[in-house]
Amino acid sequence: MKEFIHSLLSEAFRKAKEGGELKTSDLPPLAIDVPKDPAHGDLASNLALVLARSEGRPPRQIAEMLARRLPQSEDLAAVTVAGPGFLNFKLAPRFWWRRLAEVCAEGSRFGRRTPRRRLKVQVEFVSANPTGPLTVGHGRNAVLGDSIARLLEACGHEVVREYYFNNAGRQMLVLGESVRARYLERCGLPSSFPQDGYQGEYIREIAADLEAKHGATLVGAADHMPFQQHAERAIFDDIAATLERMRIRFDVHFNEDSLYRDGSIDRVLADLRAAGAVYDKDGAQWLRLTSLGLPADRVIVKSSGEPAYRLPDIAYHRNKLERGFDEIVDVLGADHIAEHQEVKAGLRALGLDDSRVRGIIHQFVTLLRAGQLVKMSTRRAEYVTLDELVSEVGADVVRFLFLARKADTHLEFDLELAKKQSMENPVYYVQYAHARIANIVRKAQSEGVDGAAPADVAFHRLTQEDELTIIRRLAEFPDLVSEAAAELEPHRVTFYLLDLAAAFHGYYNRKENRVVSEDLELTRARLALVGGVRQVIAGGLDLLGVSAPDRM
RNA sequence: GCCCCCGUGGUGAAAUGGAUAUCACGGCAGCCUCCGGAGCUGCAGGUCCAAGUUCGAUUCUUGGCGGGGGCACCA
Repeated sequence: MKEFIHSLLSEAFRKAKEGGELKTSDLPPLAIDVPKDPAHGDLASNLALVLARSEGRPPRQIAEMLARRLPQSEDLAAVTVAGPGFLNFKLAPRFWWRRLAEVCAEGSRFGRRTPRRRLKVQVEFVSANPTGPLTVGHGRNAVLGDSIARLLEACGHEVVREYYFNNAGRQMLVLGESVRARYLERCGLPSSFPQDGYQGEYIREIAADLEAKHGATLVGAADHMPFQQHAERAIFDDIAATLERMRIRFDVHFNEDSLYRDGSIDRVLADLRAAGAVYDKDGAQWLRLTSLGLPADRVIVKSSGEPAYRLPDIAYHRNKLERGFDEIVDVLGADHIAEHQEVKAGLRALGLDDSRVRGIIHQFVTLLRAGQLVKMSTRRAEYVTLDELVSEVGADVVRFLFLARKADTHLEFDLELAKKQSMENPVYYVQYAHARIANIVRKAQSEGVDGAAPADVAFHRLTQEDELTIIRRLAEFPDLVSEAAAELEPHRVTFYLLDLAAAFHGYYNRKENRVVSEDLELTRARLALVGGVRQVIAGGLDLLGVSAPDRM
């Protein structure tokens, strides 16, 4: 849709240059937008305003000159110069009828694209430590990452969903010791629960499971390893099951400990040292972050000789770059901002291109039950888990509501609201529009009317303003998808769907708009229109990972 | 103290530097002989403060004020 206007404008620009009416040599980056106010036309461009500076002339004058130079087209109903110098384009109904024909012909492919260059993109998300069940906060991360991946796929890119499995380091030892203590308790033996151990009930369940499988044979285990390994597996299975219920699957699970085994950690450290980015102080090794633009230097190898978490993280990201991804997306909670900057700085110190790594930082989720804040902490285990949340309100509601906000705003998740089946709960609003259209189609079929093939539809019967408005909205969808993908912002899709559903519900409620009528030709045209809405709602919901039911 | 995110009608949120700031909830007033009222129509109500950049600022810069989060040889 925007391409059409862009081609008209670049043609006008070219002709104006040939006519000596412009000094500017190249067409500048310009915006083509759907104006907020429909009175401003279907699409508007700020080209004249952008050119005003380099031309040294008032923008309105430039706009009028460009308007005269625009090529003729039967698709163009009117071009006006308005406000400070906007060019407003009003497109003819025939243009919109053709767009609807495309929506119908492309079906579920509508909105999906073939990129000029197919990128290999990695989206790393969730990456929760296997020390306990996923929290509601992990849920936001999971839904964001998965929908970003879906958006990138819709734009034709090759996407790898990756989970960084943080199974090295002290926390895993604490996990193992926590389970061991519970196990010894069960066997009636003295035990010392670690001070910073994991308190959750799930630790007891894992210990019980171990006892069921091995009896008391593990009481004399030399170390925590059998307990850790069993816990790691049990917890990870639990995490995977929760994600499965959220319709999320990963292509790659990357184990942190593999970085130790294959020598990556040592190599990165040696290379950082060779680059002069590491110094020794107080028996530890420090990464010189201050000379990489960060506020403070940080320890990279502790005085105990163990790497601090930054080192494996940097090694992991070097590994990602070595795997040849064009783009690397890290979906992270707000508590990882500093770490992400450190990793990127580390990559720069290694002489690598950190601009291919993009961090999507999301703020925290707070849970409200009956207006009361629900406390969440993995170690103390007073939380509502993601799994419990999904059981309570369903995956559709969780996904939709998590994607109904920009990532960098705090999200208050109100459980009562999420369970309401009304407009306060927007997921039903959108799904209901889809179900309603499915019902119209059933109604038509029960009266013996089937939709016509797109080529046979009399689109020109759709002459009402609200019908053309709906088509305009549908036609925006492909641009919306590419913009949401480019910005890695799935919430744009959510807002678009709410908008589209509202346009449809409004249309539906005017009785002169009854889809199924005696006029067969008009009925078929309207079936094509609402069919297009249904198609785009289904496609949009799919990008969010939300189902599009035919009945509710 | 330093760093990051956010301050938009009563509430929760949108808005690549664009025009008269959008949407929902709540409030008020209405709409079902008709394809599903989980719906629709109308009204009232808003950009934290102060400078700056710009033809134009909710958006960018600086400084306040307010809320949240991070500032370990934890991950």
